[in-house]
Amino acid sequence: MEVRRAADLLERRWLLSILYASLAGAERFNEFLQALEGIPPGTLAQRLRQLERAGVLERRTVPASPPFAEYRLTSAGRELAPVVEAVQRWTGRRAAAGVEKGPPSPKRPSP
Amino acid sequence: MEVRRAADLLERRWLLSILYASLAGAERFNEFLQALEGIPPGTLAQRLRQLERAGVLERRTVPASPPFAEYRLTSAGRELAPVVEAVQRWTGRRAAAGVEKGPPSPKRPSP
DNA sequence: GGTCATAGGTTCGATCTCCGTAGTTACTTA
DNA sequence: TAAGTAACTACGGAGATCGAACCTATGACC
Repeated sequence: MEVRRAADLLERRWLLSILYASLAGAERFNEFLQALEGIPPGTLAQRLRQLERAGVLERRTVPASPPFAEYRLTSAGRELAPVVEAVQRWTGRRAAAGVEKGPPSPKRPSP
Repeated sequence: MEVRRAADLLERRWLLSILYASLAGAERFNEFLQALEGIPPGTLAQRLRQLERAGVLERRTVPASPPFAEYRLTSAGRELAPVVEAVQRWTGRRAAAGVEKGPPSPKRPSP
């Protein structure tokens, strides 16, 4: 069951959104912070570090004034695009099918 | 950013493995328990309920002796197959590329 | 020299989630 | 009566995530 090797990385809050934002062009800490409305900065910092350690993102400091950090996808990171796209297609199809929030409570009879 | 609609469901521990097991044919509580070596039963029960509420799995009690429960993918659930497969392909490619556990610590110079 | 603004974080306590182990209920078979 | 099977639930503790505030460094402005 090979998916389990990805669990520690992917099964974490905000991770899909971070990948999506990154694939969509976000590169700087504050860009992620805005794109992911609501993420606590501590969590974002932790995720970016985890993705960096996993070889998905690459961090570099740009020596401008003031200097800033840039997070870019590595080739391994870009290979995650199909995952994100598959999730997008799924949610897209569900939204189209009218599943918004509360699914009509699939009653389960008590034994 | 449509992926966020899937976050509450997918960004949870064991979820990818549960989907994988289900796509691979697991149907009963104890089958999942064995396929997902190490999952606490409480967590499994919670996930199965979440997936049921999300309309991904369908639970029915089979009136045998003793009666047992059966969890099967709905059509919406089967449409998650591309997600699981994309993750599988990614981990497969990484394993082939030799990324096993500890990536060689991408040194980050202190400012 | 003092104050702002910008960028990229860190720190802290509270809360939520997850873990490991044990126990429960209902039925059946020996 | 005892043991087995199936599907869970209960519980205390560990770990992950949260919101809000704070910190450091640089340069621009006054």
